[in-house]
Amino acid sequence: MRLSRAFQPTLKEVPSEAQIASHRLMLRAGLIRQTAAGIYAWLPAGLRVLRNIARIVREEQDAIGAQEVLMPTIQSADLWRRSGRYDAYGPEMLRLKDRHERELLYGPTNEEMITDLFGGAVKSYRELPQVLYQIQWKFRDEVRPRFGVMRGREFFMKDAYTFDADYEGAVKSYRRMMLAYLRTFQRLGVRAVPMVADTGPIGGNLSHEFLILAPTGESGVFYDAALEEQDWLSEPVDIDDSASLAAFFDKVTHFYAATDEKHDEAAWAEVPEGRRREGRGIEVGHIFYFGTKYSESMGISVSGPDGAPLYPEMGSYGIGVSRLVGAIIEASHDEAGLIWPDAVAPYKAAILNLKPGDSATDAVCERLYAAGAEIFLYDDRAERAGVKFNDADLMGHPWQMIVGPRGAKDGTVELKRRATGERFELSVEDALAKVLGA
RNA sequence: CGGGGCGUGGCGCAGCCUGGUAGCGCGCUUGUUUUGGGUACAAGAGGCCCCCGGUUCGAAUCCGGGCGCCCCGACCA
Repeated sequence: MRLSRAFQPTLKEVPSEAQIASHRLMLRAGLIRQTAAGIYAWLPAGLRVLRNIARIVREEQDAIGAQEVLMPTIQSADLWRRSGRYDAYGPEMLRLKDRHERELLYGPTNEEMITDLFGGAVKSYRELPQVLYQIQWKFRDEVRPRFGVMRGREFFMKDAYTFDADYEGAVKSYRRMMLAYLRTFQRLGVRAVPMVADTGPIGGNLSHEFLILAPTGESGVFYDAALEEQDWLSEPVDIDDSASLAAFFDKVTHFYAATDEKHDEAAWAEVPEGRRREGRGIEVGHIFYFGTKYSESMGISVSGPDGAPLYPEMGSYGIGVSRLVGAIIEASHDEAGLIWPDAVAPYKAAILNLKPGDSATDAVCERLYAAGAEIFLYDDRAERAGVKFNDADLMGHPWQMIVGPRGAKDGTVELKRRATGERFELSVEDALAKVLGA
C-alpha cells in the first residue's frame, strides 16, 4: 500500500476520550474509530492486524484437530430458555425483538447454539470427540465499556467447544487446548501466563485464564517468578497421547499462578518469598471444562456403548481476538508509537524515500515496493523525511527500509529494526530477503 | 447502577462566571521556498457552538428538559 492511496487517518494529537496507551495509539495510528460507546469500526491497518491474529488463532486451532464453523450473531431466546440462561444472564445480554415480536438476542457466547447443533448431527459416542470453533463477533452490554477495544461491548472472539464421551477424554481435550493456546500466544509475540481461574456463571470446575502481564491490566495476579523463565513449548507434545499431554500440563501448572479471584493464601505461602510476584494482567483467553452442564440441561445426548443415552462432557474455550490487539500494544509500544511483533504487524516493512523526485531513490523504492503487498510505501503525500519517520514509528512497522541518494547510487538500502533500533546496510535483494523472510 | 466531568471547524483547546453575533494551535488547500529525522513564509477553505424548549431587543454564554461521550467504583473475553 502507498501512503498516498491509504485510508489511514493518523492523528498528531490524542483524542481526549482515550486514556490508556493502546487506545490512544490505536486512534492515533488510524487503526480504529469509535462509533458508539464500546463499539468500534476497524480501519484498513487495524483490520489487517485483527486478521493476522485471527489467522494464527485459526491455524493453531486446526493443528489440534478443531474444526471451524460460523454461527450467527443473532440467536433465538428459546434456545437460551432451554439451558435456563435466558433469565440467568442479566442485562449484559442484548435482547431484541423482530417484527413478529419474537424474542432474539445478540449472542454473548454460543454454548447453547453449538450444543444444539451438535445434538442435531451427532448420534453415537463413536463419533466423539468433536472439537468445533468459530471466530465471530459477540456482544455483551457492559455496564462500563472502556480501554478501547480491550473492553468493548462488541468484540471479536474465538470460541471453541469440545464434546467428549467421558471425563478422561474431556481432560485430554482441555489439555490439548491449553497447548494450542500457549502456541498461539507465542506466535503472536506475547507471553500469556495460564492462571487458575474462577469458573464464573458458566459453571464447572477446571478452568484457566491466560493473562498478559501489564500494569494496565484489569485483573490482579499472583504468581511465582520462576515461571517467567519457563519455556513450555521447547519439547514436542504428542496430542494423541494422554501421558505426553499430562506431562505437558503438569509442567505448565507446576508454578503458582492465580488471579485475585482464586488466590489461595495457603498455597501462596509455600512460594519462596523472594519469588512471589503480585501484579496486573490482561485476560486474553479463558478455558473451561464444565462437564454435562449444557448437554444435560438441553437434553442433548448420543448413544453410548451400552445403547443408553450418553451426555457428552463439554468444555468451552475463548480467545479475545479484538482484545488481543489492544493487549499486544500494551505489552509492546514506546514513546514514539506502536512496535508490532512481526507476526501481527499490518505491514512487514515501510519504505522511506529520503529524496522523492530523485530518479535513483524513486527507482529503488519502486523496486522494493514491487516485492510484495506486505510492504508500505511512504510516497508523495509526506515529502519531508521527518514526517515519514515519525509516521512510520507511530505505525510500528517492524522494519523501515530507508532509501537515500547515496545508497541508491550503489544499490543499497538502510534497514532499521523498529523494536531494537538496529541498523543494517544491505543490498536491495538482501534487504528484501531479510524483511520478507522475517 | 452510585460518584465526578465534558460536548465550540478533522484533532487538541480558549471563550461561558460578568449575554452584543466565534477565536487560537495543529491539520487541510494553493503558491513560493525547503528537503539525510515533525522546514519557513504568504494567501485561503472550513463552524445547525450536541438537541429541544424557555428568558431576553439579542443566547455558545442564563434557566429547564433530553441525548451523547469520558473518568473513578461495583461487574466481565
